[in-house]
This record gives sequence, C-alpha cells and structure tokens, in this order.
Amino acid sequence: MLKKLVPAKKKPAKPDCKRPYSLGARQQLSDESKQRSLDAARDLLADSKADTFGMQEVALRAGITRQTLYNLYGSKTKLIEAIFDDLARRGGMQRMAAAMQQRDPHARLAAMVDTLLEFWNRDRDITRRIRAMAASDPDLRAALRARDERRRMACRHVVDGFKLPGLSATQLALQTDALFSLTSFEFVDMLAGESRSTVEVAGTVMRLAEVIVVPARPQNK
Amino acid sequence: MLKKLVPAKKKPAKPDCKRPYSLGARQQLSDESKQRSLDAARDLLADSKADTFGMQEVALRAGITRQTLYNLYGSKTKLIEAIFDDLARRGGMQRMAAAMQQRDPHARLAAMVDTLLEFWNRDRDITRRIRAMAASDPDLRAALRARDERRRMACRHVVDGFKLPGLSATQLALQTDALFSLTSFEFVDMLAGESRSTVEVAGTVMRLAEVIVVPARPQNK
DNA sequence: AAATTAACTAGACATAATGTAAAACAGAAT
DNA sequence: ATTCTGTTTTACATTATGTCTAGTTAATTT
Repeated sequence: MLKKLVPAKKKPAKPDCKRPYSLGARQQLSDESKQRSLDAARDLLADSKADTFGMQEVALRAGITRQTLYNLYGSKTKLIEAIFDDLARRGGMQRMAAAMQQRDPHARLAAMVDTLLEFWNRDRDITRRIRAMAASDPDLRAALRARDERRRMACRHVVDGFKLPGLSATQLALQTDALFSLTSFEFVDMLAGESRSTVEVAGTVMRLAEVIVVPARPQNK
Repeated sequence: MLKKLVPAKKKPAKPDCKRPYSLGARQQLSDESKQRSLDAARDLLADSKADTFGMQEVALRAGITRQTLYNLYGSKTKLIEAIFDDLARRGGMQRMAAAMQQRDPHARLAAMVDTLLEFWNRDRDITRRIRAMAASDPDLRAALRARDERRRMACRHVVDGFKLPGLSATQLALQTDALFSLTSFEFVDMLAGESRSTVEVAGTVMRLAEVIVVPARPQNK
C-alpha cells in the first residue's frame, strides 16, 4: 500500500480547454469496460483455484490494461467495494426495506433473517474472500463496517418491535448486539459449514434469535 | 509470498561432522533470542498504533536481525503460530481437559464455555489480528483450523452428554456446529463489542448454548 | 475533412514486503 | 589453536500496489 505524500490536485484542471467536448458514445464504451471489469473481478473472486486476487489478473480477464483498471476504479479497495455493492444489489438486499415495515414483530424478524440468509448464502465464497481481504485493508474494513452498521440498525428495529416497558437500555443494546452477531456473515457461514441445507441454518438462526428477542419470562421447570 | 521451487533438504545434514559440538551457553543465548523475539512479536501485535506486522519490525524490537528471526522461526507464518500457541498456554487452555471430564452435562457445558470465554477475552486484540492475518495466509489458516478442530471435538463431546436416544446423526452434527459457532472467537468477539462486561457475554452465550443442546421437547404454548 | 480532446495503452519506475543465498564474523568446545 | 556453529552483513529475487509519462487511438467538434 502506497500513500500519497501530497494530496496534490485531483484533476490537472483542464490544461487548455479551448473547445467543449461532451463524450457521448465514448462514455458507453467506458461504461462497458467498467462493467466488464466488474464481472471479471467477480469471476476471479469466485474462481476457487485462483488463490490471489491481483489487479493484473483482473485487467487481463477484462481485456483491458492494469492502468485502465486504475482509471476506472481508483484503487483495489474501491474496486472491491464496487463488487460488494454489486453483490448486495443482485442478492436482493432491497427486500430489507420491505422487511422492516412489517408490523408484527415475529414477521419482521423472520423477514429480516430470511433476507439476510439468502444474501449470505448467495455468492458465499466471494463474500468470504472479500471479508478476508478486509482484514488486511483498513479502508475496505471501514467500508464493510459501514454496511454492517445498516444491518445493526435493522436489528435494533427488530428488537424495538418486541420491547416491553421494563427493559433497560443496556439490555436493549445486548439484545441488538446478539441479534447482530447471530445474523452476521461469519456466524451464518460457520454454521452452514461445508454443505448444510439452508433451511436447517435458517431454522437454527431463527430459533436462537427468538430466544434473544423474546423477553425472558418466569418459566415453570 | 514466495514458494519453494524444490523441497530441497531441510537440513544440510551436517556437512562434515568431524568433531562433536554441544553448544552450551550459546544455546541459552539462542533460546533467549527466541523468547525475546516472541515477546517482541506479541508486543507488536498488541500495539494498536502499529498497523503493520512485519518481520523487520519484530527483529528490530527484539534487538536481532531479520535473518536471525528467519533462522529461529522458519517463516512469518511459523512465528505467528508460535505466538498463538504461546497465548493458548498462557490463557489457561489446559483447563479444557478438566472441563471435558465433568460428568454432569450442564456442568461440562458451563466449564467449556467458561474456559473458552476466558481465553478469548484475554489478549482479544492480538487474537483478532492473528485471525485476520490467517485470512490471507493459507498455511496459517490451516494451522488455526487444526486448533479449532480440537474445539469442535470438545463441542461434540458436550453435545454427546445431552444426547437422547431419538436423535439422528444430522441433528447431532447440527447441534455440534451450532455450539461450535456460538463458542467461536468471531461470535464472542462480536458479541462483546467495544466494552461489554464478560458476565453479560458469558450469560448470553450460555443461554443460547443451552437452547441448542437441550433437545427440543413438545411445549405447551 | 481537419483539428481537438480524452480515454486507453505500453513501459518504466518507486516502494515495500517476504524469502533466499553467500560470505564474513564471533563465540565456544575440544 | 583449530574447528564448529549461530549471527550478522549484504545482496539478490520475486511479487504486489500504485504512479508517471509519452504515444496511440477513436470519437467529437468545428
């Protein structure tokens, strides 16, 4: 990782600018290259026998140069961020908004868990590799953390749906964090193991989540 | 990461061996260097403002050369493995054997959870960084996986303690994996968050673990 | 059709990391 | 004193990311 010693100017500020120039069809070509490199990068991440994820290799597969790749996405980190957001878009994460609007707390919880588990299960290997890379990349880690924080807000909203008057703030926070941990990629991925069925995983997560979220009541043993 | 093109010989097999040489005081010095570099590496990992963990830096802090470090531990991966095992030794993981010999299943579960949580809680930052590094280091990943497998055996043993006749093999495996996931560093670390008390964490994990391990009985809603 | 503009290419370069190799050096045992 | 061994010094190889620059190409404007 190399850091810029000086912020410098972002753009050379148009050296001459004599004549206006609105790129029309060229923008399309550029966008195509951008999409193609995104696909190539995803393919490379999904390729189990490709143990390294390098810009050179991505560029090669996309049919462009490494430098063009740097022009399109500013850095490796930003490219990975783009992949992740693309995955979220394809993985149906927009269902999350609808899930949060469920009135019944159990239904809301179930919808959230369902949405998340489907997302985690789809492109599981890629997600795992991306999160692995975040371990040694502070910027990427921050980007993933920001997205995870949205999930934490959702968990908070679910917990609120079950709230009873007597609960303290620290207990609410504990419930939220527990639900957050139970629905994390790491936990779900570990629970799924090599080849466990998604219904078994979902059932287990739901069962644990309800234990967390339903307030402890005095029970007769 | 550089791969050996040829396995070569591990040791030059004593080129001449004319005269026996039992290094007495020098062995001590060497061992001291080894211990000192281990401590230095642990310190470096614990140093929150040191964002990179390089052999150069470790050697510098230990007062030896980078090459000597390579002589002592063969590679960066092996050095990290040594740190991890040292942590386990200091973290009281030997209590695990006693925990497994508890007769009462609930006591056995409680002893395992207690042992693990104390271990995870101690040197939490270092453990997190080591596991993060394992993400981009196949050898280290394999080493940690082997140690985690021992934990899985323990989980299996706990699950067996609760076993009822009617349970299928797949259900046993699911219980084991769920307990394994609940007691993983990743889950516990996430649940602990920034500054949650260990008793809250332990209580939550125990509650979830018992839900998993106690066979589902027909319940009157 | 000619001039202009911006993206793309190709190649070199800087930096930093792991890991290897060989020769010189210094301490310890016989 | 000689020999053995671990340490040091120095150098080299490899592989990443990221930058820079000059040249090329193709679309757009006049």
